[in-house]
Amino acid sequence: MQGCQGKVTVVRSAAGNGEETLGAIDRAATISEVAALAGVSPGTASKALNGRGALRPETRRRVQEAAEQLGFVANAAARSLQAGRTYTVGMITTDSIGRFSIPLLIGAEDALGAGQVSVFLCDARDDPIREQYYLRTLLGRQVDGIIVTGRRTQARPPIGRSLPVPVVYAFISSADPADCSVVPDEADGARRAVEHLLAVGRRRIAHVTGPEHHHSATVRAAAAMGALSAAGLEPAAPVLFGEWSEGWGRQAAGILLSTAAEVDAVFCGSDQIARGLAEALQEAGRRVPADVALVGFDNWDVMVDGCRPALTSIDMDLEGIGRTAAELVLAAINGEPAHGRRALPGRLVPRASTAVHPA
Amino acid sequence: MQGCQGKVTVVRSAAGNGEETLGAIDRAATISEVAALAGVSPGTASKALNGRGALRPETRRRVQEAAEQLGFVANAAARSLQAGRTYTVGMITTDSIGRFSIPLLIGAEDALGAGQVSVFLCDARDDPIREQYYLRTLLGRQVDGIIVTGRRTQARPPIGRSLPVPVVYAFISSADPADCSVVPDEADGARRAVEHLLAVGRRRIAHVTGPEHHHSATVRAAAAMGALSAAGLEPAAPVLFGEWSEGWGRQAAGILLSTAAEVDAVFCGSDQIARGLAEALQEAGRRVPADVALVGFDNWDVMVDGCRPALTSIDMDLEGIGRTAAELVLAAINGEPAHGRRALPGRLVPRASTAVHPA
DNA sequence: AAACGGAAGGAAAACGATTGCCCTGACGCT
DNA sequence: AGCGTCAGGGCAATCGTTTTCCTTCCGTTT
Repeated sequence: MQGCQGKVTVVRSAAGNGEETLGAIDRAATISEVAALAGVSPGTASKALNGRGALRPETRRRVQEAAEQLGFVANAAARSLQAGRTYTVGMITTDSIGRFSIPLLIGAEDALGAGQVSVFLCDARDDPIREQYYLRTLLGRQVDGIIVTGRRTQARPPIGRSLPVPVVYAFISSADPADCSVVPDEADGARRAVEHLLAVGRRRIAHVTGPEHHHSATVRAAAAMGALSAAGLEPAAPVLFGEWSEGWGRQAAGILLSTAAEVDAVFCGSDQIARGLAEALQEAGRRVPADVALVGFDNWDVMVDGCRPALTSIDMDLEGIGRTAAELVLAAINGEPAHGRRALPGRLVPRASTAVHPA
Repeated sequence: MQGCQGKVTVVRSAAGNGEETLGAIDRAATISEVAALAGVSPGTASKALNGRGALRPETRRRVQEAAEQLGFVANAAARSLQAGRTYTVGMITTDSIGRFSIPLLIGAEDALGAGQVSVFLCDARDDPIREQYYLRTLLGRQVDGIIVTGRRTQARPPIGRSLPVPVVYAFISSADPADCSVVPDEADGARRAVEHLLAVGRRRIAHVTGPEHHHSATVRAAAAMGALSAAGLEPAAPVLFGEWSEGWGRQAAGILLSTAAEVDAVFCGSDQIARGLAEALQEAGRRVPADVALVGFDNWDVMVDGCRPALTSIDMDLEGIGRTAAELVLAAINGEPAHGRRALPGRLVPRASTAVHPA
C-alpha cells in the first residue's frame, strides 16, 4: 500500500494503518481514472498494466502506481465482453453437494485457481429441470467450460449435445464415450483391498457392500471376486448386497457369523458398512483384526478414525479426480480437447484394522 | 423445442428428437441475430425479450420465437457491463469447505437461485493471503455482494473495510458490530438440550464438550450451566473440556464414571463426542437411555443415525442461516442494508437416546 | 381539414477494457 | 540537409445489451 495520495479526485481513502485489508472504496475505479491520474490515455494504461505495447519503463511504473493508489481492479465484465472468454468455469453437481462433491470441488478449484479461473457452483439436486436451467444460466454467463459431477460413478446421459464450451465429467461419467470423463478406478481399488488382505495372510475373505442395483457395488464386488479367484480362492461367503449404512454392516455381521463363522477378513464396500461390521463383530466376541481383518472403502476421515480399531480403507483420490478434470477443461479451452474415460487409481491406506501385529 | 428452422442463416441445428437437452450450438447467438431473424432492430428485440417498451403483442411473440429458435441466451457480460451489476454473489469460506459450509452454501444457493443470482465459491483455506486474493478477485468480477462463512462461530476481523459491495457473515460473525452477521444461537441450543433432559426427568446432568479455547464450547457450556442453575440444580460434574472427537467422548465417559457415577444424563458439545460417550458408557454396562440419557449437538446425520441408540441432538439450522444471509445480501443490494448480529434459534431433534420409554 | 396525441419501433449512445492502427517526434544515416 | 526508422503513445473501433431519446404513422378530436 503506497502512502497517501496527492491529487486524487475520486474520494478514496487508503487504509494507511498497515492492515492488509483493502482500503475504503466507494466505487470501483475505472481504467480511465487510472489513466487520468497517470497522465496517459486509457489505452496506454491498459497496455501498461497488461505488459503489452511499447512503453517507457517509467510510464509503465507511473500507471502501475496510479492503479495501486486507486485500488484499481479491471472490470471483469468489460474484459470478458471484449475477450470473448470469462475465465470462469461452471461446476454442476447433479446430486446434492455432499461428501463426494466437496473434495472434487476442492481439487478443481485448486487446479483452476492457479490459472486465475473462478468456479461457478450449481447444485442441481438430482433434478433434470434444474440441471438444464443451470446449464442455460452457465452458457448465458459465457463460462469457458463446464465440469459435471455427481454422487454416483454410474454413467449418465450427456448433459447437452454439441455445447459451445468443453464439458468434462468428474466422478460420474457420460454415457457418450466421445465425452471426456474422469472417474475413480473402483475395480482397481477393490483389487488392492483384496490383495492387501491376502498379503496380511487372510484366506477366508468375504465381501459386504451396497445395493446390487448400484453401479459401484457391482463393479467393486466383481473386481473383488476376480482378485480372489486370481489367487485361487473362493470367497468365504457369497457377496452380501445391502445398503450403504452402518446398520447394514451390523446386520451383515450377524449373517456372516451364522453362515460363514470361519471368515477371517471382510472387505466392505464402504467405510460405514465396515464400521457397523466392526462394532457388531466385536460385540459378538470376535477380535479385529486378530480374528477378522477389515477393509473399508472411501477413506472417509470421520469413519476411519471413529472406528475402533482405526479402519484400513481405499482412498479414491477425489481431489485428484477434481484436479484432473479441471486440467482437462483448461486444456480443452486452450484447443486441446480430450475424449474418453480416464480411470484414476486409488490407494490403500493401511490402519489398525488390518495390522499384522495389532497394538 | 420448435421444429426445424426455416431460413436461419447461422448454422445451428435444433435437436429435433424430442430430447430435453440443448441442441447443437456452435457459437452463442447474439440479440442482433435474433432481431434480424424477427425483422426488428436489436433494441426492439431487447425490449421484446425483457418485457419493456411499447410493442405489439405480435411483434413480441415473433421475437420470442426467433430467440427460441436460435437458442438465444443473453450474454451476461454485456448485460452486466451495461447494468452495473452482475447478478452474482461471492461466497468466501475462510476455513476449508466442510461439513458446516455445505449446508450454508445450499441454503444460500436456495435463496439466491430463486432471484437468478449465481454463486462464486472461493475456498480461502484459513489463509489470510488467499482470502485477500479472493476478495480482490471477487471485486474485480464486480460481484453484487459477498457472503463470508467459516467453520467456527467465533467473531473474526472484518474481511475488508468500506467495501463497494455489501458483505454478510454467515455462521461466523464479524468483530465489527456494524457489520451484518447471521449466527446460530448456540446458547439457546444448549438451553434447549438441558431443558429437554430435565423434561425427561433427569437431574444429575453433566456436560462434555470441546476445547476450552473454542468459542462454541464456552458459550454452550455457560448456557448449559445457566439452564441447570435456573432449575435449581448443580451439574453432576464440572464441565469436561477436551476435543471435538469420538475419542474424547470415550475418555470422558471413563472420567465421568469414576468421578460422578450417579450421572443420569450427559449433554455433549458435539455429536461425535456423544457417540464416543455412548459407546464407552454401554461397554461399561450403563444403558442408554435407561441409565444415562444423551444429547448431542450439530444433528449430523451420519453421527446421530450411526450412534446406538440414535442420538437426540440440537440442529443449528445451518441451511436457514445460509438462506437468511443470502436474503440479507439481496436486501442490501436493493438498498436496504442490515447491520448487527442476528442469532437464529436451533431446534432439538428428539431420538432414542433420550426416549422416556426406550424401544 | 388541421392539429394533436399515442402507439410502435428505430437509431445511437452508453457501459469499461482491449487492441490494431496511426501519428508524432527524435535520432541516425547517407 | 534530407530521408528513413523506430520508439512511444494516442485514437477509435469493438465486444453485446440496454435504454433514452426520436421519428413515423395512424386515429381522433375540434
